[in-house]
Amino acid sequence: MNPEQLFKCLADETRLLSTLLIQAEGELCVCELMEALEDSQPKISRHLAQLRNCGILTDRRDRQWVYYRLHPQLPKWVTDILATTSAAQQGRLKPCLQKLKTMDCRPESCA
Amino acid sequence: MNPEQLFKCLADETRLLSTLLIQAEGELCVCELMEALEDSQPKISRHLAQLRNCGILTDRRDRQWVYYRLHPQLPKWVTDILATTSAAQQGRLKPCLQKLKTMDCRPESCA
DNA sequence: TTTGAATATACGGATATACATATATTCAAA
DNA sequence: TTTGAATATATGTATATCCGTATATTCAAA
Repeated sequence: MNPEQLFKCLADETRLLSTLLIQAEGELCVCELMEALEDSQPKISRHLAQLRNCGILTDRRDRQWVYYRLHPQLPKWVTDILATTSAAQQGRLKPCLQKLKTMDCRPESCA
Repeated sequence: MNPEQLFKCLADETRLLSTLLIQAEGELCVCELMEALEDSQPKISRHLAQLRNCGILTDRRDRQWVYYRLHPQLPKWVTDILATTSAAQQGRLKPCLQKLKTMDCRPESCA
């Protein structure tokens, strides 16, 4: 992973916010991100696939849900950049995280 | 300046290395970057213009040379990201800086 | 005021990217 | 074993990006 690759991934709003929300929450599935970002399922899924292919995220399937989390072996400079970016974007992240909290039925809590 | 804009700027090799070299050297003109990156004049100039338009760089003209430097009012999260990236890319920057040092005739030193 | 060096920009073509829509896949419950 | 929910992928289209080439601009020296 070189900086150009990382920055290309983070240069798109959907991918940036998905990454930062996942970083904040530890793990999120596609339907949670659809809710948090108010975006379509194919759009979210496509961008998550790209983040996984670049090595930024990994996924695991649990029943019918696929959970995405940060790749556990990210280099420190990558996690540092994510942390710095997250701190600078708290204002944009907060309402998204709020939407997660008020979701009718999140997979983990009501499956 | 939001992170998507910054990351889009840094997602291109020419713009990334130009920015990091300018950060390392304080100030560089187009012809120095042409030498350091072994790239054409229009290519360097075009990418520097984009970095200036995004607010990452500013320029000043001195005689026939135009010098670019980091914009003096960059937010801290931006300079933090540049510093982190630079530290992670020392291996790629070193040979470029070396080419600068061995340039026949750098504007500042032989005008 | 002409010439040349340094830089900027315009233009056209090739490639990449993002999106909406439609369809496929995977899984669990009925 | 059919159905529906969650997710993934394929396809076509529109737009953005990047590059090389050519040309314009700016400045200083002759």
